Amino acid sequence: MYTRQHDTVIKSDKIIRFILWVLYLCLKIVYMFSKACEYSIRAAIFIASRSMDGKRANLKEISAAIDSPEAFTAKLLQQLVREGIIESVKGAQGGFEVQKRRISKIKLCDIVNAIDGDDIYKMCGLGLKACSSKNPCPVHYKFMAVRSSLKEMLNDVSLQQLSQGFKEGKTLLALKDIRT
Amino acid sequence: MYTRQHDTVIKSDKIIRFILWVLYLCLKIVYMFSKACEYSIRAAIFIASRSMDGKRANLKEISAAIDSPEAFTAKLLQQLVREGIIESVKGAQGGFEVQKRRISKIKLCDIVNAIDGDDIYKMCGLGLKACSSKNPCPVHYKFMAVRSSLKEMLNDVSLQQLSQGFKEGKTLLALKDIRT
DNA sequence: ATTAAATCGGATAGTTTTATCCGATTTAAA
DNA sequence: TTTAAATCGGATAAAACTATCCGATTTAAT
Repeated sequence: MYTRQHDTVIKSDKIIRFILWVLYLCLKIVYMFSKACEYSIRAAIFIASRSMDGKRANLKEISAAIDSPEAFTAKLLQQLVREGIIESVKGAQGGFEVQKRRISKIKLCDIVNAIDGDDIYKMCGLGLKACSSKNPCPVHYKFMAVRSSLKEMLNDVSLQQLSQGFKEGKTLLALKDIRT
Repeated sequence: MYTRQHDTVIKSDKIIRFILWVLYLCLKIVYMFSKACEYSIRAAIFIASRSMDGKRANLKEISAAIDSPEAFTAKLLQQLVREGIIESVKGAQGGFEVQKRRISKIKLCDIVNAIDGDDIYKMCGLGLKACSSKNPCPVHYKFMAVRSSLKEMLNDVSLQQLSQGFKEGKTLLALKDIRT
């Protein structure tokens, strides 16, 4: 019944929240994602991890798990649905899910693009065209290095990789005090 | 007199604006600086380049050169003054300047920290402490690479390096059409 | 001394981002 | 069929960021 399902969620909640938090900090370092984008990434990871167990996640579970405002998260999930990243099922026992076979195909950059748009990539091409070949600015190559590793990372990292972090959760949980 | 000084500014204005724009695009790629931070970086570069010629830059010149709103820029400059990045001289013939000997010592990260704060660095240490040694998350090393190259870049690049871009300005100017 | 050119700082307005509310619709289960 | 659990979407509120205004103060030059 619902209660049992609910208990399961609560049990893994702490682990999930901590891992998501660590991930969130890691992300924070390399790129100032918007709040919207942060929530979206965390939500997608949570949904994917549920989907890997063949379960749907509903709005309340999601925003509780990733510690985000419910109504705002709802909007973001709607957008992810519209962009085809996740799917929604209306009505009782409904919720959000990701098709299992797609979990490994969805990359971080897909989520970022869906929510924050792809301005970064557009500007990227333009900017480099101007300052790369003929007239590199003094720091051109350093910027190049940073940018390419960021792009590579966003393109490489899949939802599956991120969701898989849950499996090693227990060991990480020991460090939770740092958070507070 | 003032007119001659003004003419000089106008002459180098186009070059400066273009270089600043290219730089701005490069920066945009790796880190979403706030507008405040972008203006600050560009302003600092402009002021430094003037100081290298032993001249002060006043608010009007600065915001004209870097294409930023005057009043808003004034606030940012005040903050840079408070943080000790640049100095201000009140009254007629006053303006902003950077001590020559300091130009090479001021790094990009100093400006970023002064305006956007140093949350990135704080979180950095914390985040890595939690997810590096014992329990690396699946993407830990990729994040590490991105983060360290970004940090290195911000720490290495000095105002002097950026201001020096002006010397090669003429060749870069030819590409200006891309901007519009 | 007076005047004009500057920065300084407080108050305020505009815009975007973040967040909430609520009624409409859909759906599974009793 | 009715009810409760969900998502959906439009409207709106709150907060943060961006931008402007204006009077006060400082200073160089006349």
